[in-house]
Amino acid sequence: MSNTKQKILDVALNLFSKNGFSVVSIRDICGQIQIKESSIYYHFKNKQAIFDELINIFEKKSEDMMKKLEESLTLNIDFNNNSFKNICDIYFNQYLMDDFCNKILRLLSIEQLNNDEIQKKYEFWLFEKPLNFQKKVFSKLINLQVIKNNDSEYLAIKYYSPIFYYTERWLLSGTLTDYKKEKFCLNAYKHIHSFFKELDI
Amino acid sequence: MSNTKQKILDVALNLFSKNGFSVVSIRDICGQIQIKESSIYYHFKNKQAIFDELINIFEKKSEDMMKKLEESLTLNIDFNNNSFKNICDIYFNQYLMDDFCNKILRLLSIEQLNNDEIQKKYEFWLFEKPLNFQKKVFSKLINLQVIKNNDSEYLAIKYYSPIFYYTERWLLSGTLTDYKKEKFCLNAYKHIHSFFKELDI
Amino acid sequence: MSNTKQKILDVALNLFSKNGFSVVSIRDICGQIQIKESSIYYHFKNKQAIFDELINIFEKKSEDMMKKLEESLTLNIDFNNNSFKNICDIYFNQYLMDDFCNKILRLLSIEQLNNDEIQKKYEFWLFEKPLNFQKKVFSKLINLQVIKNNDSEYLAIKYYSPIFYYTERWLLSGTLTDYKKEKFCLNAYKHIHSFFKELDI
Amino acid sequence: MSNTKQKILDVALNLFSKNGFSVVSIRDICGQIQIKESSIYYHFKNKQAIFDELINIFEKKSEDMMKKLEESLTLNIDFNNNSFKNICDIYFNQYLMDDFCNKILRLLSIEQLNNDEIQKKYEFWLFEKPLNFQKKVFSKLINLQVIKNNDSEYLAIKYYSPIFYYTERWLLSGTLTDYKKEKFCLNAYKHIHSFFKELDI
DNA sequence: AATGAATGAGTTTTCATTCAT
DNA sequence: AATGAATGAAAACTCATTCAT
Repeated sequence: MSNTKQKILDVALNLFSKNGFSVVSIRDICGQIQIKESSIYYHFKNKQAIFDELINIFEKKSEDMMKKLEESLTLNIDFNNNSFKNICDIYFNQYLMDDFCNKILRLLSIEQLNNDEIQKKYEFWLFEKPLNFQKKVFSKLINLQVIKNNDSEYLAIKYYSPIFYYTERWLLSGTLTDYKKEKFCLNAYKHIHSFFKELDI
Repeated sequence: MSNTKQKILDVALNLFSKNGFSVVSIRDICGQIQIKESSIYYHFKNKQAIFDELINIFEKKSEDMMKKLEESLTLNIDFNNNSFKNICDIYFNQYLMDDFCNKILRLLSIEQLNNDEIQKKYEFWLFEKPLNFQKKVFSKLINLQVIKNNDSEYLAIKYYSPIFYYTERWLLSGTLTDYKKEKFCLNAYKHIHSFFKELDI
Repeated sequence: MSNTKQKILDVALNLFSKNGFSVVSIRDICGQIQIKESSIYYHFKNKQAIFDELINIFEKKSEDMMKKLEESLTLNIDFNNNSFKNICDIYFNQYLMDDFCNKILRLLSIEQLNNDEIQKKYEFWLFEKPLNFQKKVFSKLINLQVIKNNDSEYLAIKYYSPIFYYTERWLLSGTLTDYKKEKFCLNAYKHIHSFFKELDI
Repeated sequence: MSNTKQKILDVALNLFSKNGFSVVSIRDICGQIQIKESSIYYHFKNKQAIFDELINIFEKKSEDMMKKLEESLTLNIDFNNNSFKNICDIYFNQYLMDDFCNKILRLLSIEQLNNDEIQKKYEFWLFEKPLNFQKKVFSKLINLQVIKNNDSEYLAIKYYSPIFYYTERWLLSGTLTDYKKEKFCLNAYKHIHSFFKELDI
């Protein structure tokens, strides 16, 4: 990918994630990378194409990340606190707090409101997929008889919803700062700790 | 408030909550209520004033609702399941699922990303206030010795975060439908039920 | 019709008939009537709407003219040279050489090449309708036994095609000048004269 | 002439003759021959140069054709129906219905309206030259005493104008199809037949 | 209370062209 | 012989707003 094209994607995502797709003008994007407005059309067919490419990159990245998580699930025979920390590290650092993904998630949360296709991706990547993955994790723990409780769905929501709350509160609202990232990690890990203590594994 | 002014507010909120403030044009609003663009300026100083008035109405409504909730907290000496249901009913029906408030919450979730003032209101009404209220509830229950557990903050997050997850998933994403409202209630009340069962009150 | 709207139509037709629809810019039109480009959109939805309105006006005008001609055909019981001159006067002065219609005919001749709908109108108003009308005229003359020859179609083409040639040569090519109008009339009336001499009415 | 250059000319004429010079973009042309826009400037100085070259080729072709016609006029001492058919065949097939010339004639009919130079060529090749040639033909026939009538100009217009009408109607309007070509030939030859029958040669 | 008419600034996009490679 | 990258100028159109009526 050419230098200019990459710059366009970067700047566009930056602006889209703050203001929403329609509000950002080609002028805004070009202004930040010092090219003329007409030049952008050499690299992208139109404004929509920039958006589409960003979403494509995101989905590839997220799918890769999810594959990694699911592999780590099948590989770990003796599931312990460490495996869990590993999973969290990937999910937090390579997804929720990753610069690119974080911005896309913000963008999705704006665009989902009046775009059915985006609404589906938003629903999938923020609600369905993470909850489902946790369900799988707890199913495995139940099968391995690490946990007595056998309602994997209920465990998943109990485990994931505070993380989701902290995600929305600290990672997906306002401007993302290091302070907020710390706040998120602190709260999230505290919750995970308490959760496993209660489960008594 | 004149009929036309009310119509403008209604239609504006409808559109703002779907597309965001900047994307909606005066033309869009006027088109739906069959008045000319210039007429809108008889009722509002400018586009921003429509937005501001909507936010003001919301805050008054929300404060009233919160007062009601907090009163119900001080009045009920013998706190029981019923008091809880009452609180939920108010919070769910007169706030989260109320047509006006629901749309404002959607609007806030868009605008908070690049508007610091709105970001504060969003943070307050979606994260801080509800969590704090729950903390108070549990503090009271602890004081009344209904509950042994004494970490009101932890209880609050355990109680509120699934409701928040369901709120975001079913009430604040995509288009709000009766099906989604039911889905939300079902999940939320199931969670509340399990929560109190576990607490063993 | 407001003054400005009429001016827009006038100037637009002027330019369209010289350069073709697509070549003329909104800027060109507005420049000539001293209004800003954005103002034109108060009077017309878009550029196409200007074109469409012009065509509508033309068709109404042409239909009116044709009705007049056909009435003059049914009214005149004793058909003579004078009736013919009357018909020609209407057709030449109120149609071919009329400022508005002449420009529309030029416009049609450009646009017909890549616009099927316009091609149909062009075909109708320049080829089919006039030839058909002449056929009717000669049919009547045959019925009235003013003419012995009984092939009204052949007579029509013999009568109309030189007029068509002169129309295209003097009225619809280059810039229309008084010199060319005279040239057209001279040639056309000479042809008509010779034609009726040969027919021996 | 290089393959690519020829392709550019072909495609350009195709598009120009449908939409007019200004409407067709370099992008349109290049799109159809799968080269990049910048490549076209290796073969032509600019867009205008493509147009100019097309006109040059046309004039050379037309002059050659006319020379052929005029030769056939001087060679045939005993002028008969056959000589006439020969002339028509050349004029119809190698000119009016020839793919290249037909498209140029369409292009001229668009461009003549706002381009004086083109207007002259249009006037010359569609009105003056053919009429003049016919005048010469009839002058010869008068000299050879094949015809008694001695107004060669009037004979020329009587002979040529129906052909011109059919040319404009069937060959130069809308899209050129085999059906229209047949229609033209049918009508044109019928006219020629009747014309000579009436002349009684 | 509403509107007809206008506008400056801005929107996305297209266009012919250039130039280094 | 062709192209990647860029651009100034212009295209059609939108927008929030103004102001006289």
